[in-house]
Amino acid sequence: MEERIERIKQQLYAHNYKLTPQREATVRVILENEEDHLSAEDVYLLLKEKSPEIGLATVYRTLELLHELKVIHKINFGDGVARYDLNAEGADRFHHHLVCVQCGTVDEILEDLLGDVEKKVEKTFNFKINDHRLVFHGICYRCKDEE
Amino acid sequence: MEERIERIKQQLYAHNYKLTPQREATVRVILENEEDHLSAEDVYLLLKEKSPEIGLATVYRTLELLHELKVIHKINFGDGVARYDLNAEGADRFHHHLVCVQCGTVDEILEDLLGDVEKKVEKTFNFKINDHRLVFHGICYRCKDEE
DNA sequence: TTGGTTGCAAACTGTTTGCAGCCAT
DNA sequence: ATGGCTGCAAACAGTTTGCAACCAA
Repeated sequence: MEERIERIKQQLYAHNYKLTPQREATVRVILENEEDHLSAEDVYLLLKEKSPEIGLATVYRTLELLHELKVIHKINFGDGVARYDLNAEGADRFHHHLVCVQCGTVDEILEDLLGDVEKKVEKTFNFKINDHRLVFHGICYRCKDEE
Repeated sequence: MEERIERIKQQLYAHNYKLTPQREATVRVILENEEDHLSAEDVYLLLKEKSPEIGLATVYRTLELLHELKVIHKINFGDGVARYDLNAEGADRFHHHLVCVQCGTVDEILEDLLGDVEKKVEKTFNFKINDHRLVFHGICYRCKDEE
């Protein structure tokens, strides 16, 4: 936890940004809810519990900043709300997601399944891939078992 | 063209909806711009050229309707705007996209590259896949060749 | 004459921006 | 005292909704 914050602090400083108390609080909320897919509003509400004076605009600005520095990824599951997701440290590709159309749960696939597919795409389409977004829609194991 | 409209008409009728002049005009705009990824606003502006009296709300309602009937797919490339895309007739999976981070062009991959990956995911995660979204971000062949 | 459909305007939601004040350097 | 950062409120963009009018069955 503390080491991860320290590392993010370095990334900020490397780009002449500071780790202000508001930014640190935001980062902590994201780290503490790593398995969730929080929207800016979600982060804001969680933050308010401990730092009631923080403004929503600051949250948006911080998330945008962290996104620019590639500390977090921005993803949209189709409900019109931007969500933010930490990627594994050192991973050069974003992980995949399983969205259950029944209960709405979003699970993660941390293993990269697209290595071969990307090779084929780069070759066939002469396209240099930087990153990808892969989301599966379907029925999760919980909902399946319930039936 | 006409056969495709006829088929969409059937799908509407099958669900007790009508193919009104506004709906037909909307469908035509989408068919005529099949290779593009139009937003509701884009469709609206194209429609206005030939049917100036149409309302934006009707366009939204029609697109939503076509989306429900799975005639068109809704996709968001990260700019916060919903875009609509026809899928190949008979295809049970949505096609893939290549988004150029330099010029913004969106190209399509019509071939389904995820057959094996899906099998693996269904087995490993006990997840019944209905559909997927796969987008690659990178540099397109046009921008690469320009350098 | 009933119920689906439409156009308009207003409402709503998520996000961005202008600005005055604040704080660390 | 300079420049980055913040909170607030207002602005903004995309989308949805309420409603009266319309029109085909």
